Amino acid sequence: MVMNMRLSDLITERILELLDESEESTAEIQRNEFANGIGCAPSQINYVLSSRFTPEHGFIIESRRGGGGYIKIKRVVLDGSSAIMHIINSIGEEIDAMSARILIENCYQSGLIDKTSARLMDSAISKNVMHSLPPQIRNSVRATILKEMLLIQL
Amino acid sequence: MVMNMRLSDLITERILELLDESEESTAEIQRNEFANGIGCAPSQINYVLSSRFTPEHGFIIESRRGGGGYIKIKRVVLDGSSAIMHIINSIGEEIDAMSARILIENCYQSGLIDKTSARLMDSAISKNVMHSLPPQIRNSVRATILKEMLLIQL
DNA sequence: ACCATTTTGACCTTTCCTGACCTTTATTAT
DNA sequence: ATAATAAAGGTCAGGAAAGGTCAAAATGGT
Repeated sequence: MVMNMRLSDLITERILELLDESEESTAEIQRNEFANGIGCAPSQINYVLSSRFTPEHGFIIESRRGGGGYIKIKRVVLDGSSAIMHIINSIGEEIDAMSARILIENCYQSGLIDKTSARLMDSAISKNVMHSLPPQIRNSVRATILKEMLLIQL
Repeated sequence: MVMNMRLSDLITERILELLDESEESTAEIQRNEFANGIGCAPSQINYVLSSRFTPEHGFIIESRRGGGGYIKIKRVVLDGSSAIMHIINSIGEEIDAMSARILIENCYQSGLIDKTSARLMDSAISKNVMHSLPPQIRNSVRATILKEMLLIQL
């Protein structure tokens, strides 16, 4: 238990503690100081954040460089059974143009997203945009864009 | 309250206060006096102005040297379609990540787009998406996506 | 032994802040 | 009027203080 506690686990634990203590479910840290308190390389913090505090895991990261910089970790309440989450999961690694259009339309019709959002999604994956990409990666880029855009609707 | 308040933040705050107090959305300061009141080097004021009160951020600066000199900061309120058209034109064929972020933020701050739209735009050109593209075409794809998304807000 | 995860370190980019020096404008002395 | 001086604001280079990235080495599980 304590024996195979990796650094990553410790870091994760500390961050979760901070989040639990916080009224607003927000932890703000200074990377170097935090890493120092734990005794690890600063970049290790980035590793943990990018592997365990992703939007898919229900967190939003915001940071700033330079003097007085910081890293903010926000926990967003996400309902694992929410419709949007299901849809995101159903997209997978690739999606073709037609399926995407239908998916967006369905989201709109079922009231999951409003009209403006639907139109924005359409334009983000419009022909104009896709045309500027190598054909081989279109389906995967479309999937990535769509998933990113759906994520914030949670 | 706020733990690590940078000088830049303090200066920004003071200027915004002045702008809010003003009927004309115009703040007029004297650089040395203002810097003195805050306790920083006078040139720090220029730094803040040129990094946070640019036209891209929605402000216009006007100043005069010599005896009785001053610096005037005006907040410009963009209006409607023509503003968006202007912004679209200003994007051109390519745009880097930071300029894009600032542009979106400015559109939101000036009321041209709502918060959800701003967040959707951010996610459509997020790191996750850009990372799935060949580096050489990122700036142009970002420009295309952004312009497409802005177009529908007309 | 192999594969995925973890961990580190070297190097990069962004942001902040100051101080020395420069330019412009107004005022004052001759 | 003109020249000198004072009173602003402007610029720029440099250093310091953050956080970001990436690839290679270490580790751990099966």
